[in-house]
Amino acid sequence: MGRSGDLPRGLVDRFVVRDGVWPDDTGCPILHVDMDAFYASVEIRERPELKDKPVVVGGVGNRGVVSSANYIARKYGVRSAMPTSRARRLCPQAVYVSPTFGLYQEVSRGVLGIFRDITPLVEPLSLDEAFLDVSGALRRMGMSPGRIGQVIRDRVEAEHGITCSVGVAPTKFVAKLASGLCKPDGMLVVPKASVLEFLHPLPVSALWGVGRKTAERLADVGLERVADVAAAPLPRLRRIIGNALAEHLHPLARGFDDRAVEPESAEKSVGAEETFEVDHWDRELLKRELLRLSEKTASALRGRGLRGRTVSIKVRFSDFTTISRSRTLLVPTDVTQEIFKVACQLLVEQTPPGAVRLIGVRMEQLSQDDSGEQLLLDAPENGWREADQAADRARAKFGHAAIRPASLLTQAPDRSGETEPRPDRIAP
DNA sequence: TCTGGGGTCCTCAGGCCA
DNA sequence: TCTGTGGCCTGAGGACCC
Repeated sequence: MGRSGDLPRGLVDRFVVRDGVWPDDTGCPILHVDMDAFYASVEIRERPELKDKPVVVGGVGNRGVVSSANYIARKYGVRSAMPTSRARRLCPQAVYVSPTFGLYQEVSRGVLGIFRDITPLVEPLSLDEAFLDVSGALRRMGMSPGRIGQVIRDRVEAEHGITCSVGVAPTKFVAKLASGLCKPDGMLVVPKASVLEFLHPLPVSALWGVGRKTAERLADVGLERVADVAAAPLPRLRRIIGNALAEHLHPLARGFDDRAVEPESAEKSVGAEETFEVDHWDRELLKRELLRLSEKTASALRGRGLRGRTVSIKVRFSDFTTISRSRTLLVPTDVTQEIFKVACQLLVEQTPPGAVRLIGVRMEQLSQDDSGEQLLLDAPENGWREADQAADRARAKFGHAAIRPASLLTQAPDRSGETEPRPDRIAP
């Protein structure tokens, strides 16, 4: 995954580890490990008959997008984030598979276990990639960083039947770029003394934080390579792309990145959203969907021992314009009914009418659920929290479909048709 | 081409308050 | 009492990441 797969390989070819020839990896304690076409590789592992076929994992509905495509499918131009409808036109013979996230999570846990055998300093970025700081492991294992990278690659393939690519570098940013440039099933070492030689010929889109819009803005003023950004005076960069982004990109372009590998990071928000198969005007139907998403969000909060103070809804209309509306509560909550009530108010009072293609609920300003916390005497939960906790226990025992709000029982969670909803009660 | 779902971070505007 | 200013918070929107 990631964008560095689209960068020009020829510029960095000499850093790729090949035929036992290793660049100097002293002073390169940071590894970035990235699974190759992760979801597609796991699906192929489960169904070996797919091995020599193009395989595309993603939403298979008429509004789905590609989450992952194996390298055979990529030869036809299929890329992640591409609408599935377009992928089908480019590669009609591919096998299209809906994602099975539970399975990917399981494989991901196993792979992270391998990393943690080597060093406790593991920072997962997503299910399929992580940073490792192997400074401490060097002496214990009696190996160089590159050799440790090779051990990881061998173990991941032997124990999980999928391949990964490893970037080895002095900093996180360069290691991440490196792993993307040696895919699939490769390893790339950027010696400490060669960081600028590696970075500077690359296009600005190689920089972490430069997407399409920022790349366009930089190109408008003639900054097209990483070297151009490195050479630009910081005040000029600030005027072009804003203070924060300039101060982030300028050091990266000059090879400076002192961010440590951080094993722990607190979540900032939790939410859920849904794109309908067809657009909907019906407010009652939208409220029903808000109830379902509120329940999903509240359940995720409770599962992580968190509460949120700000309820935010997101509405995307048929022309793709997207609005968000939010309200901050006096007391943080993880109660479905409280989140749903505010989400409904935001929809009814602050959202203009129109055909809606996506609706979402998100909780922000998260804090730890301290059960000893003194709630306000007039806190409005009125026993809903106990009902939610009982429902969580039932779901843990009997599965997620066992307990659902009463208004969602009349029909399956609807993403396409008109309904007659009553989203005002939760089943006891 | 026609755009998912889960997130993070930044900018800007406006209200409140000292 | 009125006005100006700056800090802080909230809310909205956008860009970006995987």
